[in-house]
Formats: sequence, C-alpha cells, structure tokens
Amino acid sequence: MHQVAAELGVSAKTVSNAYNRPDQLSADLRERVLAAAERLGYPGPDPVAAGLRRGQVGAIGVAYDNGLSYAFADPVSLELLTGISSVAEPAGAGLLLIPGSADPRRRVAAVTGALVDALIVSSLSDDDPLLAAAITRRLPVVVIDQPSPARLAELGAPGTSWVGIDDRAAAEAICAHLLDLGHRRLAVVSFGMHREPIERGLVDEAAQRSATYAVTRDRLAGYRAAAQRAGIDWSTVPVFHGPDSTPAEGAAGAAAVLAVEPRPTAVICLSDRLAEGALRVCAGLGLAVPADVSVVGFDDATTAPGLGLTTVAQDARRKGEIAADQLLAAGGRRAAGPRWLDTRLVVRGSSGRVGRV
Amino acid sequence: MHQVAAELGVSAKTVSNAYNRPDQLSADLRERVLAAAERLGYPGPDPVAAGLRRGQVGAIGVAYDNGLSYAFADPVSLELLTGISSVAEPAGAGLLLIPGSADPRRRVAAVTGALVDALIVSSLSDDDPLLAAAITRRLPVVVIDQPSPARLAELGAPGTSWVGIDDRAAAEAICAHLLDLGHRRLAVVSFGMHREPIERGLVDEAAQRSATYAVTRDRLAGYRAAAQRAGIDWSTVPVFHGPDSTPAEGAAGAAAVLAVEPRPTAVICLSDRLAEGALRVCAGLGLAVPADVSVVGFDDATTAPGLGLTTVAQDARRKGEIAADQLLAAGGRRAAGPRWLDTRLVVRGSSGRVGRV
DNA sequence: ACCGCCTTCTTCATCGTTGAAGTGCGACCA
DNA sequence: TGGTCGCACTTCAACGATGAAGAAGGCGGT
Repeated sequence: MHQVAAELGVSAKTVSNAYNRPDQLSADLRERVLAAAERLGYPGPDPVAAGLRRGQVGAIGVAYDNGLSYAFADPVSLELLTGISSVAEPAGAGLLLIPGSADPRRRVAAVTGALVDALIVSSLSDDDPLLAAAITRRLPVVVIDQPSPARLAELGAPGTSWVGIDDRAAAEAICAHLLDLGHRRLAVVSFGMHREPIERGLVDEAAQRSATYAVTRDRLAGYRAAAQRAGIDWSTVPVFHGPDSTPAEGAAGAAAVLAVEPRPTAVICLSDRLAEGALRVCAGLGLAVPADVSVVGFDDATTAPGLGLTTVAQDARRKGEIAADQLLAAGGRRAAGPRWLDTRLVVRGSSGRVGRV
Repeated sequence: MHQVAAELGVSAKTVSNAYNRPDQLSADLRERVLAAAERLGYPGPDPVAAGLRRGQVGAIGVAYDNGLSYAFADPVSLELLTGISSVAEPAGAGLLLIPGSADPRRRVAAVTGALVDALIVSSLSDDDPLLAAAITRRLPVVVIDQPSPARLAELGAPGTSWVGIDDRAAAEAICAHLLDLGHRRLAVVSFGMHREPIERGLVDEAAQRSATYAVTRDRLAGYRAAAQRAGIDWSTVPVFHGPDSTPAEGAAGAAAVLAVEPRPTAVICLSDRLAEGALRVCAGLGLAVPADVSVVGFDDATTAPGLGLTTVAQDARRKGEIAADQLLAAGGRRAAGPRWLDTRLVVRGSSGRVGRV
C-alpha cells in the first residue's frame, strides 16, 4: 500500500480511501490510484489487517460437536446451517466452519484461533472444553440445543445465549402417543451419551441419567417419565445406545432391541436418522410397520415424510435463524435469555395400534 | 497482553510464548502468566493480530456461484463440501463459506474481504467478476468445474489450478447410450446458461452455444454432437432451460418438453436433481419410465440410486479433496495443471429401449 | 476584503501480535 | 579456571491497515 502511495506521491491513507471511501477523494485520483495498484500488483487492502484495525472481520464461526462431514450428512444440521446462512448471507457475513477433531486440544485450539466476530456452538456435551474456550474469547456466543441453559448458568457465561427446545416434554409427548395406541413393550434406540464413546449396547437407567449430552439425557428422561406414568417398569425397557445418529447405528440398535424377548411392539428412536435404519431392519426382518412394530423418530427431518415416519417436529432452520439474528442484531452484544422453540407431534404411518390390524 | 505482561513484570513476548511456545519459558512462569490472564480477563492472543503477523489465518474460503442455502440443498455441492472438509479438517483448517449475493459488487466485496489463506471457487460463469476478484487477491486459488481451464488461461491466471471433468465427453456418452437404445426423439432439460437469469423456456442452438456457464455449454454440446452424429437434426430437439438445478425446475422443464408433439421418447436432464423432477412429472402424466419415456440425469448424486436413475457418475467429493489438497500441500504455492477426473456411465432402470416393452 | 465552509488530502497514532536476534546467567566440560 | 553451551527471557521492528483530527486551497456570501 505504501508503495502505491509513494508511486503517486500521495499518502497511504488516500490509497486506503480509494478502496473504502470513494467519496473522500476525487474520482480522477481514485482512478490513478487503482491504476497504479494494478501496475504494481497491489491486491488491495489486506482484509486481515483491516480486520485488526476495525475490530471485526465479518464472519460468524460455527463449531460442532462432530466433524464437518457429519454436519453435511445429517439433514438436521444442514437445516441448521441453512437457517444460519439465510440470515448471515444477506447481512454479508461469512460462515466459518470450525474444524472438529477427536483431540480436545485441537478442538479448543480451532475455536481459540478462529477469526470470527461471534460464535455459534451446537450440540456439545456438558463437559466439552470447546464451550469454555468459546466463552473465554469474550465474543458473542449462541449455544444451540446443548448444553442446556442450566449448565450454561453453572458455567457463569453471562454473554451466552441459548436456543433449543424442551426435549424432555417433546419426548414425553411422543412416548405418550405410543402408550395411547396401547403399546406396553417399548424399546429405545439412542445416539451418543458421552463425548468419549462408550461401548455400543444396552444401557441401564443409571447410565441413561448420567449422559453428558443434555439432549440424550432429556429425551430419555421424557420417554421414561411417560412410560412410568403409564405404570411401565422402565428397567424392563431395552435402551440401546450407539455413538452416532446415523441410519447404520439405528439399524444396529433396532436389530438389538427387536431381538429381546418378548419382542417390543414399539421402537422409539432418538432421531429420524436412527429411525430410518430401524425401519430398514424391520423390513429386513419381515416385520410390518406399524402392524407388527411401531417405529417413531425425532426431528421431523426432511426425510421423515418420505419414510412415513411418526416423529416430533422441531424447526432446526428456525434455530439457526434465531441464533444468527441474535449475533448480527446489536452486534450480539446483549445476550438474550434462553429461547425455547415449539415442538409438535407429527403422526404418520409408522405408528399404529398395538397388534396386527 | 501488555497488561498481563506488566502485571507480572515480564515482557509481552513472554506472555505470547506462554500461549504459543510453552517450551520457551518455565512451567512455573507459564502458570503465573495464565493465572494473571484469567484474573485480568485477557482472552488470549487475538487471532486476527496473530494472523496478520504470521501471514496466515488457517482458513480456506469457498465461494459459490449460488447462495449458501442452495449449496446446502444440492447433494452434489454437499459432496464437494464434504470432500473439501475431509481434507481441510484433519489439517486443522477452517472453511469460510463466503456469502453470495445477487449484486455482483457485494459478491466481489465478500471475496475481496474474506480472511482466508486460499480460495476455492466453484461453478462460476465465464464472466463472473468474482473470479477476477479471487485472482486479484494473489492467493492460491482452485477453480472447480467452471470456468474452464481455457477461460482461465485467457484471464491470465497463472496461480490458478483447476479440477473438473470433461463435461462434453460425458454428455456425449450418455446421449449415445440413449441413441443406442433406439431413441430418436430426444429432449433436454437444462439448468442455467447465464448468471443473469434469462426467461425460462425453449432455447435454440445459438443460445445454447452462447451459454456463459461452461458446464451447461459443454454438456449441451456433447448431447448435440452425439445426436448429430446419429443423424438427428438438432433444431428439432426441444431444449428447455430454467435458472436452477432443482427438482421443481426439472418438473417444469419436463412438463414443457413432454408437451411437444411428437412426444420425445427420452428426456435428458443436465443434473440428477432436474431428473428427479422429470421423473415426478412422468409419474404425474401417467407415463411409464422407461417404457414410455426414458429419463437420464447427470452427476450420480446420492439420490440417484434410490430413483433408479441412469446417469453419468462424477466424483464430486474427490474434486473437493483434490482442491483442498492442492491448497494445503506446499501452501498451494505452485499451481498444478488442470486436473480432469473420470466419469462413468451408470445405467439404471430409468432408461430403456424405445417404445413399450 | 473578510469569514466560514466544503472538498480533498495528510498526519498521527494505534489495532495486538510474533519472528529474528540479542542478553544474562548458570551448568557443564576439559 | 576459562570456554562453550543452552535455557529463559527480552528487545526490536515489523505485519498492513484505518479512525480521528488536522491542514491547504477554493468558493460563496456579506
């Protein structure tokens, strides 16, 4: 920049203005500056330096629990991203997808070193150091889904907002739906309970309660509450747990719980992706849905209507929009209180009265 | 940072080292520095300033022709993103999704102002000013798909690499497949030809040739070449053109071309997403596929097997991997030559011999 | 003729770091 | 006992820009 300025015998500030404040100099001089820049191979003001000086960089960071390829594969997190970008994009803000890693140190370093004006963190376990790192940066932060607002309060993060749903109540509702249909032999297929993956398999109530993913914990608690209210002994309900929310895990889980005798009449999956795998397994076993087994999911993902899946709808896109709005409005300075979005039971063909029709 | 240094009576550099080079100071002092930082509310070294000083920021920018929500909706661009992140993420590099905009000035500004070490630009029209902006920045740049290497050479962008496929040859192959099956009455459903959307509708050969999206132009040229070689008068082939590559546009296009008399026996879609819409329309019209009409797509997207769609497979994920590799290896300093990936005809149930079986 | 104002540019200081090179000092070795 | 080494830290000088405030000149109004 100084070279260009020297070339024309003007000040560096004038070159700067040629790019950022065209009204601050004559059109003629501006032309000459731009021409000289071209000639000297000056690529224009360095955004990093400008960002330093201005104190903002025009980007929002997005950090996930899982890796990026997972984020791109999961319909719900795509909805989230879509929501975020639908607000950020018109505002001219970029989205920095922060690289994940199994190594907590690298995860933290990526958040610490991200060149962003604000952060959205999503779906972290209660003990994820990534959250602390985000808070330490003293940037506006919005947490989506988990950890829960309660946990945030514990961490003493006053500048941190939260958006999510009442997972427990939503889970209760869908379980109640099955109970209303007469189901008494339930089974659950769950996704991850802890950051450190524990063994795939059936887990007892104590383990369920100790899940460090709030969403997992709350949904399980919701199912349990509804079941117990209906007089079901929860210890007889097989709860299978795998690390991820993928159809493959859902298939593995469904296969495991459907092997239990007496066979459950309803399989409750913690997500639609798990349910997708469960439906596949039912088909493979020759079990009719819902005549032999009812299968329900969670999320009402884009795939759910096609699968005819009974599920709980939550508006992931809206979550993203709200989070981004939060950060862009008022520069995200003021943290809003926790924001609970509505959920809605969506009954489709995968759930029905117990027993052959 | 200086505050923390002053508090302890050490130099600023030592504080810096406490964060970045733990081996450069005693563990004891490091502890004290970190404690003092905590006490004073120092959030650790500012990544922007560090980025300025170091000359790199640990992020790769990704700029699209379309907006971000489109990128998240399209299976092929998701594959691309997955490929990019599968390489960038383990390397600890973030992905900055650069906001799109209908206004070219904003598009350009977003690229000019992005805090990144390198850029991946994808699917731009030949005349998109975004590309020039990317090149001007003198960062390593990889272009995916379009503009073509020829156009890049024209622009005189020596530091710019390219990854893509031979769209023309691939298009020729799938058209030849239909011709081999005996089809003589072809129709084409195309996505965008120019950045500035022109009216939806049928377009003649001159318009087809003048498309500024190289991919569109080349695929159309490929279909045409194969058809003409088989003695078909291309001017009799209805080519419908809509702005986007979505099932909705595919449906609109298919409806339009299937209304032409005599009705085409094969509908060639420029993408699997368009073909998805075309298949829906066929079903709606009561036309059996492939007995009444063959439908083919392009891309072999993740949705294609489920649709039973005959298509041309291209490895979008691999493109992303190569692009990211290119930029991370050797700091992307050296631009590699153009890199053509293979394509492969994938025959499924949506194409068959002409006429009722 | 004088004043004030606008336009157009300049000066100055600063944003917060970190590479490269330097200093002081105890330890180790012959 | 002198010399060399390595550790732990410091000094210096950028990295490249831009906000705030200031100065020169021209111009219109009274």
